[in-house]
Amino acid sequence: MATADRLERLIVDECGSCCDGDVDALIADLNAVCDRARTDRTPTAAALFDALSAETRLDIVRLLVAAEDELCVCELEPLVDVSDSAVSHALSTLTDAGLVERRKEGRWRYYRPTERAAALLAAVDGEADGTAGGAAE
Amino acid sequence: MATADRLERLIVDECGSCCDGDVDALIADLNAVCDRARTDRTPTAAALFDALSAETRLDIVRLLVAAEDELCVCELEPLVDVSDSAVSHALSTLTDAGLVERRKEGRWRYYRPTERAAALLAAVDGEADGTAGGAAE
DNA sequence: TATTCATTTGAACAGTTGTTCATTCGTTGG
DNA sequence: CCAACGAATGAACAACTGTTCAAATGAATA
Repeated sequence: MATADRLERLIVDECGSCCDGDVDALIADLNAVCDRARTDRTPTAAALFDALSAETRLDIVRLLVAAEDELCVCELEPLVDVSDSAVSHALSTLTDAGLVERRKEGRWRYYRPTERAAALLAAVDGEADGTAGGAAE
Repeated sequence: MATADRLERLIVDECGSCCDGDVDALIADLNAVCDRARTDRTPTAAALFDALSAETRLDIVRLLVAAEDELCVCELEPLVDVSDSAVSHALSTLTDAGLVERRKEGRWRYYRPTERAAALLAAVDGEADGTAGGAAE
């Protein structure tokens, strides 16, 4: 396997030599790193990041966090630069991702952000606080 | 404008009536929300979320954080399920986003995560700590 | 029941993205 | 200089995504 050969040359470059078993030891180290890395959480986490990676959706989350009250589609629509259909699509995606919650009242639908959304927003803006409480599953 | 009409009906539904100026007041409130929302930070933040929205890239960041040492492409490649070219592309994207840093040494390139990457990972995993230090603009 | 309304949903389109393959770039050593 | 090597880069392709338009829901009202 080419991978092992390359790892062997890496060890030689780093340590000057490579004894029998050194490659296996490095591979064991790497597997230990992999175990600690919690890659099983990646699908869930990537879905959250993905939901926040579109500017329209991120703007909506920002607006919901900034408003200290729930907002409905018709209040959000004039604040972002897309059609109300696009706002609805965005809110649907955010709801599926667990970043906003919806309340129905008559013909109106009120949206508010979850704590997870606020925590991610704080993290990306570089704020070091921990408004996140003991959130989530 | 249809937007203002809808806002007027919203006020009527919420308060029972809508006096002259109420719509303008609501619009003013919404604009104030928009000001507080820091939407000017959205392009930067969305780029960060976007960089972490692909499973390969997120796995790589996890691995770099879990390793308490720098890793090179040849160490990462066996831990993720793509070609080393894809790993290199992913690292390039992450570097551009400011989520990993690169160190050159001979033929090898060593990568390590930035504090911002660690902070976002902690946030998405639901940890309420603040390893992020006083980072960033 | 029929109409109006706020919102949702589905289809369709252009634009974007993650991957692999092939090539190129720097570096090391003969 | 030449060959070998780790890594980066570009082209190409399939897969995906955000938007709008048009139509459908479900609730209020006449």
